[in-house]
Amino acid sequence: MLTDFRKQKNIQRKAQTKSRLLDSAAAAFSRAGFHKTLISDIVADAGVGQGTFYRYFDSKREIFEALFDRLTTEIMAEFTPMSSKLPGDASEYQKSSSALLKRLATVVEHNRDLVLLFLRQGPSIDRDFETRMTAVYDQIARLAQHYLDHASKSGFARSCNSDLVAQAIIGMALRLVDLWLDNRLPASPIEDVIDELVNFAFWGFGADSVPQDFSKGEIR
Amino acid sequence: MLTDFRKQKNIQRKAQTKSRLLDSAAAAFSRAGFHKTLISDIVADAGVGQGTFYRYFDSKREIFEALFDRLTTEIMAEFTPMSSKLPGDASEYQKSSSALLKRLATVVEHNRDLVLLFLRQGPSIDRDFETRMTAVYDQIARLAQHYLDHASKSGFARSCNSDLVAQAIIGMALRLVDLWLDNRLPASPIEDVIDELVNFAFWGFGADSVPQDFSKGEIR
Amino acid sequence: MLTDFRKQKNIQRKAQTKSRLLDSAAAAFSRAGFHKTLISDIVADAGVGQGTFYRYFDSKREIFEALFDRLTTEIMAEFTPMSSKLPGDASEYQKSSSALLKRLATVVEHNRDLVLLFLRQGPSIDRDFETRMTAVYDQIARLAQHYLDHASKSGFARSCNSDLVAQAIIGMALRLVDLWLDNRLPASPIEDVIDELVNFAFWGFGADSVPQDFSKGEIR
Amino acid sequence: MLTDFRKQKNIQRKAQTKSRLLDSAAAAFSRAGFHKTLISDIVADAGVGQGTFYRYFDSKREIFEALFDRLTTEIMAEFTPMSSKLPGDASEYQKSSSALLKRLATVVEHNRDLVLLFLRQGPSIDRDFETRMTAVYDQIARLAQHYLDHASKSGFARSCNSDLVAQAIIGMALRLVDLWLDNRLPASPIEDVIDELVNFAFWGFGADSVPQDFSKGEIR
DNA sequence: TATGAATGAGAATTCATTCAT
DNA sequence: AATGAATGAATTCTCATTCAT
Repeated sequence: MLTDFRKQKNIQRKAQTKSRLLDSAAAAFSRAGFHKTLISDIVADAGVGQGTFYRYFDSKREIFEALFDRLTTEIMAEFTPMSSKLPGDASEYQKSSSALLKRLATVVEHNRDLVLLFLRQGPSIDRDFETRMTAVYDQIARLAQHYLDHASKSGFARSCNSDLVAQAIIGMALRLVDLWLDNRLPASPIEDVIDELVNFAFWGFGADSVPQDFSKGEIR
Repeated sequence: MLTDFRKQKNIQRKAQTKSRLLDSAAAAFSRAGFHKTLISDIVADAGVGQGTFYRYFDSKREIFEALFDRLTTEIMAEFTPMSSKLPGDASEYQKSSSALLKRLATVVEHNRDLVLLFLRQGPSIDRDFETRMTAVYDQIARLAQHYLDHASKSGFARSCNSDLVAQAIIGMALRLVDLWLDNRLPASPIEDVIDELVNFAFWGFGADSVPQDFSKGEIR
Repeated sequence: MLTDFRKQKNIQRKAQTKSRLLDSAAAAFSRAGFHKTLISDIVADAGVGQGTFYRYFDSKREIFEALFDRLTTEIMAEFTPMSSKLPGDASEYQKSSSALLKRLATVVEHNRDLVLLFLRQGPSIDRDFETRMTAVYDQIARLAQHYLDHASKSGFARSCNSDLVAQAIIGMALRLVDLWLDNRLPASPIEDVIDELVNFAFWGFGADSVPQDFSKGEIR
Repeated sequence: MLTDFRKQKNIQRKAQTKSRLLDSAAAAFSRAGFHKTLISDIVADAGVGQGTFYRYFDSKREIFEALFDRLTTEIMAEFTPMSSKLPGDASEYQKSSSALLKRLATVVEHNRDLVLLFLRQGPSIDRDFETRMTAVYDQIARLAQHYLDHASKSGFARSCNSDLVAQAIIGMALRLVDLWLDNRLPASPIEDVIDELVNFAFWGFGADSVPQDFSKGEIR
């Protein structure tokens, strides 16, 4: 019979081991990619035995998914404040978009390696994982679309094919995140990049100019 | 010594075998992905022996690259007309952008499976292949940026951080191609989708409206 | 963490597995030769899985070398007593030569299969292995030469080109070992053969007769 | 119908092709060894098609044997003069031995690569080839033994176990040939080496000195 | 519960040989 | 007769997963 204290300790240690495995897996996958990462790499880095891995995860595939879940949960959490209050005018709209993106950028930056990992390796695992990623993108796209529709209905955005535009925006974001994390973006602070892109999304590049109120990125 | 006739025949036969292998590889990769595709799948589909594969390609990796080269050559060819004449005003600009995208769409549609294949599996092969894809994207991005700068200087586009915007546009395009080829786009003809996106890129979604001249997709 | 007892057990088990693999490899190589022996032959004989082999050896080549090292170590050990005391006269010289050869013969007989294996297959593996064998022969040749020079200087052997003669003696020995192990030698006990050869090396076949003191093999 | 002239030409060309293949095979085998030599190496060097090889030889193994036969024929030919007249006294004996060895050395030198090839790779081909080599060595050993016995009976050699001694002599010879062709022998002319060895075989190294008449190698 | 030795199904690759032309 | 493209059986090696301790 274990004392409660013992049990507690055990549970703690198990959680720690699991988390160490996840971290090691993240590092290994990022370094070598999913396919070239060996379970032996992960356990060596985590400092546990080969068999121990399988006490925590059923397969290599599963730990990959666990990392994905951990990341998406964190990312999706950033969208919650967004739904609470819809913006009342164009300026507010742009401000809150920018704010959301900056919050997302923080999360992304914190998870730099994982984000790149899933961006690049995710779609190659198998159909099933592809579907899971699709689901996440779609969820975000639906939020964006909802926002766009709200703006149109409220009259501070032209009416457009909002699902297309929402997806286009996601495409923009994904591409720039990729470049950013790969250090292939001009050295300007990421906040400026975000402002530039929000402007682009709002006014295109064909507009005579960006309306005065929005031209400066004093938003935050 | 072989007669010239024989030599000719041999060259033909070899070209045919090689092309059969490429086609089978494309099919197999698209079906199962790079990592799950076996050389034996490819040769079985091509109807040749296992060893024959290695007379033409050194490895699975190499035939994947050969397919990539075949595709990129075809795609990049569509950009040539673009460089010949720069548009003189905003309307011309939009028209020629749209025309280019439609031509690209045709190529992409013809190579549906391959495009999806590289979009999804390409970045997961290895660092080296990643770099090759990067190079292609960058080349396109530079063309786009060149166009944007021209428009700015000519006064029919607002000045913007053209390299960012160029990359953003590529992101949009990649995302929509992905959805399109995956049949996840609303059923409207791809031409309409392109017009919608060109409008978005030119005017954003925040504009009061799209200027009259550009509103309709009578562009070719 | 494993208990010390566990660790001990593991080390034992591993040593056992490794040694089983070595024995099976020796048997297989002797039966079929290096090139025709398959890893699968070895593991089947050892009663372990195919993968187990690769936990212990990197390649067929490596286990072959391991066997070689095991054997040469054992053989070279027989030379140690030799260096301790140099013979003082011709009779002593002949006696100690004979004694050494008889000790070597015992080792060789115990490793009958391995000796034949390396004698015949060793030089065909590759340049590198050839070099390793050369090194062993040279080491022995140098010892022999040292002995010859000592005898010359001490006046109980005629002066001769001692490196040539040393190599010639090694050649004699190798050839007779080969025949012996192949059962192609007249049935006389190996001790008699050795005495005969020592006589031949000392007195040639041209001498009128072998001096009285050496004619009988009462040497031990 | 081919004219006789045509037929003649054809036969010539075929002989030439076969001989080119043999030469190329000799070169390739010597360079890379039997097992690592590819038929494609041979035909590339010979300048004929892959299939052509099999019009002249049934297998890789067969061309190896053909080379062996070519060589042994040439070597064995040197022994013929030996049988014609047996030496009448010790001096004559030593002279004719030395002469034979020098003639053999010439043949060996001419076929340097082939000799080394068979010395090293021969025994690793398979049991069958081993047997063929054994047969050749035995044939030579029997000749040597016959000579020894003659010397004993004639009273100018001590009686000895002539088959053992004959084999020992062959061992000496093989070892020194190996070293010689591998350039690992002291730089002295091969003739001197031979004389040294003949002396050793006749008088051993234990004799007080080599009898006057034999001490100088003015033999030839 | 943790371990790490063992596993074996698979996968890539090679190359002597065949065979259609 | 000569060719060289095609072959596929044979072999090595890998590594996620299992399992005895």
